[in-house]
Amino acid sequence: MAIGRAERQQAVSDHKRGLILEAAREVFTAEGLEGASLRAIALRAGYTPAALYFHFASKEAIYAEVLQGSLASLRRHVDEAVAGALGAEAKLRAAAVAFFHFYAENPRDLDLGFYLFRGGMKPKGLGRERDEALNGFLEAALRPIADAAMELGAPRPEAELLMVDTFAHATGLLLLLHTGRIRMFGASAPERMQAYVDECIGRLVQEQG
Amino acid sequence: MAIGRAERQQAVSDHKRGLILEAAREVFTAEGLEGASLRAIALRAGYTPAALYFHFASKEAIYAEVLQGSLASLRRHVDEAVAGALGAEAKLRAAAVAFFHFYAENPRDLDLGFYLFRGGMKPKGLGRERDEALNGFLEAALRPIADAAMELGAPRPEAELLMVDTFAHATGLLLLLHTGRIRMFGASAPERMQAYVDECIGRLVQEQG
Amino acid sequence: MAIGRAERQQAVSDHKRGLILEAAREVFTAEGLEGASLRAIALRAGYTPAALYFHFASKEAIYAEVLQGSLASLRRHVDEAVAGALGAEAKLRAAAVAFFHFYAENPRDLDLGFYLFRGGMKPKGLGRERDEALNGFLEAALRPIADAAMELGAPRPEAELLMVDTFAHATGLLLLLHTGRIRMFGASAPERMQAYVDECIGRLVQEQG
Amino acid sequence: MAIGRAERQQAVSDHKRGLILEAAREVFTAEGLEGASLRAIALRAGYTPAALYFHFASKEAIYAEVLQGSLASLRRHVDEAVAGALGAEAKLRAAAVAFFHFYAENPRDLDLGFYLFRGGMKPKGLGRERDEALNGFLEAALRPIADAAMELGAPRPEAELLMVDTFAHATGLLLLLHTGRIRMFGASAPERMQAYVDECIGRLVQEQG
DNA sequence: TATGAATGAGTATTCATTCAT
DNA sequence: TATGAATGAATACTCATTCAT
Repeated sequence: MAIGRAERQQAVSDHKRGLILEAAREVFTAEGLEGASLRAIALRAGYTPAALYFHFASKEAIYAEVLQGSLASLRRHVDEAVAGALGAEAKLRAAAVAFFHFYAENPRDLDLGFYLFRGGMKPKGLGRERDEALNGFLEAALRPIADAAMELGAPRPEAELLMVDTFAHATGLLLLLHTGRIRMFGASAPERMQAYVDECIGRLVQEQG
Repeated sequence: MAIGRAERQQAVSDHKRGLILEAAREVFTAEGLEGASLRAIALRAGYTPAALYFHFASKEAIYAEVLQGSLASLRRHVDEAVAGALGAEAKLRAAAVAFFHFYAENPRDLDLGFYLFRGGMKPKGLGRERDEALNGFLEAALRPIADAAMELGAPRPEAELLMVDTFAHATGLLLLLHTGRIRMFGASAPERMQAYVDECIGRLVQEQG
Repeated sequence: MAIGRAERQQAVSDHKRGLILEAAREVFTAEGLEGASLRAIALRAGYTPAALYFHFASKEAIYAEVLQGSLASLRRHVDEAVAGALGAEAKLRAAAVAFFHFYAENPRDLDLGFYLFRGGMKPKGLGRERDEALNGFLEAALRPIADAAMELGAPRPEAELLMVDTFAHATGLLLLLHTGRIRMFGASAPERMQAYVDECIGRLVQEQG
Repeated sequence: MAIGRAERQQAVSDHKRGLILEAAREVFTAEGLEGASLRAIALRAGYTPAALYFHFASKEAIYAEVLQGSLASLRRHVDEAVAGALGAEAKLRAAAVAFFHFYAENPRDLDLGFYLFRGGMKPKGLGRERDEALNGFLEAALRPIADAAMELGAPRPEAELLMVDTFAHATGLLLLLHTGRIRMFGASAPERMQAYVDECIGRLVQEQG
């Protein structure tokens, strides 16, 4: 079945966008967020800086799309972990640990998230629409935690709080991990995460049992 | 009693330093850490950029002093809270909540701390000496938590882990708070902090009792 | 015959480069080498400083090209003089005098060369490649002296020493000339150069004869 | 015999000037001419930059005095060499070689001389008076060459030209030496200087003999 | 005589962005 | 769609010098 010219052009255009985003990811990973200039991204993508403006409105827009990809990856990572787990307890554990693990292994993705959700961004942030989309991705990545908690018998509000708490705890540990602060106290981030999850599950089971 | 010329000059000099640091704080607050330029700080302080170099060796030195002041405030805040609490349990609660509260009320101080602890700084940070001093301040602000836990009967290693966990949890919640993420989930950061501390204390008491 | 777009663009680009280099020459001439700032060059060329970075990688790169042009001129000057001379003796005389004459007439070109050959340049100079190229130009400009000496019967090693000696003598005289020191002693630089060359030729002829 | 207050003050002042000049020399030697800032000189001398302005009118004035000292050293060096030589021929040789040797061993002194006698200096140079003084020193350092030539029988005008020629030749060789250019041609500066002097003496002796 | 404080002009280079082609 | 060229604002920092004290 033949495709029209418009579709073909669209496909080509999408492909190019993808290549630029990939280049951006690489630059972020290699140089960190501060060191990632538009120029560097363009160069790595085989373009002139000016050319990127045909594909993205601004440097910040590129950041935003890279973040979107990052969050999509996170979500996939969590979903796969949950899918491979048997039983509600295992699922909760898997989801929480997968979330932690993703950022523990990919420090730059953590940077990305911080930078964008903070004031790092231009005046008005990313625009409402994109902001909501990003929030959706993030929530979707965390949702399995609440789901599993409900499966374990927690009422919805409590399950959601547990989700938020786990998010917070993981985030805090990740920060301590990536800044070397946790080493300073002689602790291990993954162990602390495990312990926290055990705590939560123990509490849940006890409450419901 | 009259004071000598040297003392007076020293006092004047210190005062000016203080004004510059205050200006720096303001600029950091207004523009964010990345956007804070020496020029901006100088301008706000009513100086030429070059003039700052008489009072501080570099931009990083200014930052270091501002951060040091912030951490000193934090520590004071925690110490005062602990001093006003009766009983080990109350002390633990007071210390943890005071830590959280300080940064909840002063979001920019959180920024200040992050920036140092991330790679934002020049290769080797601010120099070993200052770095260690800053770490010392931070640890001192957290230490009361471990102390109280030990008073409640926890062995030292466990007490230190509790301190780290509390630090992480508070940090995570603060991040969620300041990035608006916690609102998105319909939760309240102070409440979650309270709940976490209750949890910890409950566990401790049960274990020891 | 029509020329392509690419060629035309290249030609335009080359022309602009040339204008910038010309401006740079002028600034070097007017302000001296030390005082020549990128800003000044850009201004004289009718550009913003940043614009120069599109055409040249750095200030040193500009300097390198200006110097290269200078040495190329020198070489051309010498070659033409030699080409117009009949007989080995005349050639030697022509080459030596042309070398001297070029720098006597273009004092700033002498500056240009000195600056490179002193420590004025960044640690490693202009990069090995360019450095060798420049040395090549210089040697090529002096080579005709040795060649002529050999034609007059001098063995190669002796001819090369004569070349070096002539280079040194000319350089010394030029320095005295441009610093006004020679006037102080009531002598004339061109005359001294002539006399030196006569001396050399006399010696050579006597030896071989 | 008691000295007056004025004399004592003068002596103290002179001593301080001397210390500053010594510091300046050291900085020049260590950092080169470009790297020698007033600040650096003041620091090494144990003063504040501002303090130097009580002893010298400007940075350039310091340069000038250091140069004066350098030329005085040169003269002393040459005089001593000549004083130790027996016979006119030996004296000529000694004077020429001593001149060369002084600058071969003290490259920074050569820098100093160049910088000051060129346009490196502020608009109007050093002022007539100082300029003449410096010229006097230089001439005095070279004079023994002419004197010896006259002792060998050369008429004064010829002797003076020989002095100038030797000055030029030495200067040229020194430049080639300190810029590494002479190595590029596989020659040795001291050897070439010796050869040049031999040449001159040979010629003189032959003419007069 | 000396200092501490301050200035204003200066440095090369980088950045995201724009626009004619 | 892409480029080459250009901009203007920004960066931290250094310099010689001045001046009140």
